[in-house]
Amino acid sequence: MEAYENEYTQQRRRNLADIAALGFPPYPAGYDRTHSVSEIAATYGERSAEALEDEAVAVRVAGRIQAVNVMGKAAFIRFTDGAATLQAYLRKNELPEADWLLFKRLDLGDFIGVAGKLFRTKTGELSVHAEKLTFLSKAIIPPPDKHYGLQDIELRYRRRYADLIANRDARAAFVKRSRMIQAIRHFFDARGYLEVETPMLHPIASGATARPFVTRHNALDMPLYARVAPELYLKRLIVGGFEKVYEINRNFRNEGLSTRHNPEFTMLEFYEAYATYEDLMTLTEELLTEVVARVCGTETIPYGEATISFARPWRRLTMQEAIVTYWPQESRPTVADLADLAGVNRALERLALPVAPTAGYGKRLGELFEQVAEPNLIQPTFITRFPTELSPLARHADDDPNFVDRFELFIGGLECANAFTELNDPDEQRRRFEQQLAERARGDDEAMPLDADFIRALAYGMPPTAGEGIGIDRLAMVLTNQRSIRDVILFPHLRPEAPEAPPAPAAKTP
RNA sequence: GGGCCGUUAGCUCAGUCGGUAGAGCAACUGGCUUUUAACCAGUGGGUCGCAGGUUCGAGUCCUGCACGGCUCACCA
Repeated sequence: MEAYENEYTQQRRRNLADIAALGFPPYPAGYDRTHSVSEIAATYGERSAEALEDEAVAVRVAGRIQAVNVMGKAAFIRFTDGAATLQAYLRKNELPEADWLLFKRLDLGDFIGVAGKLFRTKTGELSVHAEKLTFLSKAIIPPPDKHYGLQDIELRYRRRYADLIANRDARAAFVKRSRMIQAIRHFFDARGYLEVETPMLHPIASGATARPFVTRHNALDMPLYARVAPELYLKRLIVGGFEKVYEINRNFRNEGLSTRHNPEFTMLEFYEAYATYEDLMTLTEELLTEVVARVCGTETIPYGEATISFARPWRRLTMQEAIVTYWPQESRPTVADLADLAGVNRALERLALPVAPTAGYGKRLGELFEQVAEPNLIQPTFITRFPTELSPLARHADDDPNFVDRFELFIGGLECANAFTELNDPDEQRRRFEQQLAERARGDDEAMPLDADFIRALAYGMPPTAGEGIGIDRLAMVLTNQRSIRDVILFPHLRPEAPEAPPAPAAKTP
């Protein structure tokens, strides 16, 4: 017996057996609908009672039963297609006898088909006057509470199906996420970008500084890594002559979970030949204002306690300016103070922030930025002028090789995008990889491995290019006003459920 | 991995000072032919996350474990 069996499931199984005994197939194939519930609501939702009576609209519609009101020899059944609801009105003396008996054996959560004519009740609600009921499927397990939904956060993630049945908000967030991705595709397609798919299994886990998931290819007898980033493959395509490409797909990083991190997450990456990171700031403003307008219908959206405005232009700060701006206490440093290692160390000391002794100027500046500024970047803000040490794939700034032409976009305190003018000098790229290898040798397991074929690709010649990655999940968090990434990922990663206790020795299965 | 918090009926939640386990919804029985979280009357339903300990007595106190949430660390 299944672990979920109890008095409720047993009662429902008896009802199912009774339904079959009445001659209704217990799990029939298909149902010939004339409309979905949503289509009926959209088409006839405003139609007057008189108009409905004149038209005598006959429909066949199906859905999951949400609520039942029985009044002796008449009843209302509220059912849903997931998006909209409709009620059926039943009278015992107007239905085939078997259909009324079927009705008596229905449970909340079951699927039914209803054939009848649309009308309005005396309280004005659009309804189907049922002439024929069809049994479509049984819910053996009762649905969550019909008023309070499914509140248990663990069950909402583990049994997303139950969450989606019970909680309209959950469903709405995922619909919004889907529309967001649709709007992104529309934006890039309209600009002549080519959507591509690059490998998810990589022989080398490069393109981002992150610990990979490792697997094994049996036939080739070699390790493979679930990709941490598609970057190096997409740039190979720029070398190959596609001038504008984008990919929306999963990345995998073998790191901690949090409200902002899931081991697999969805990334949009796009690359455009002849563009610079500054062009991409403009493009990102255009992209997100268009997406927000299409998905939310406004330029301003709520996020937690804040209200986020996507009105352009968005603020732009260098990393150093952001640290100065959000310095939390007395003795605020100046941008000039943060120009060298000694100044950054003084700032770290003032805030009593610990850093790894091996960290150089760039990592220390980045740490300072993360602690001081990042949580405060609620309105869309571009942070520019990243240290080269943190950016092994980005082109150095023309005025200072210690910095690169890079920005990150923060919204709601979340890092939502990362972009730079690409390093396309193969010799410089090799030196950058070798620096990373040296850091790895010093014990930094976050350093990025060298990809020799990628360097060879650059040697074939890559045009000046800029590229960007946008975290789809985090963007979905902002647009749906969710504070946890698990609320915008349908099946977020959780530990496995504890195995069920073994059955009692006396219990015999027939 | 650390800290704090949580786990009670199918679901949502109470449970006081350690003294017989509660409610609403759901379910079951009966009534009701236009209800709106329908209503009326009645009934059944518990491994209080798991395992120990303290105690005459543990849902309640203590310890360990599991799972989850928040957070820190790690990490974009």
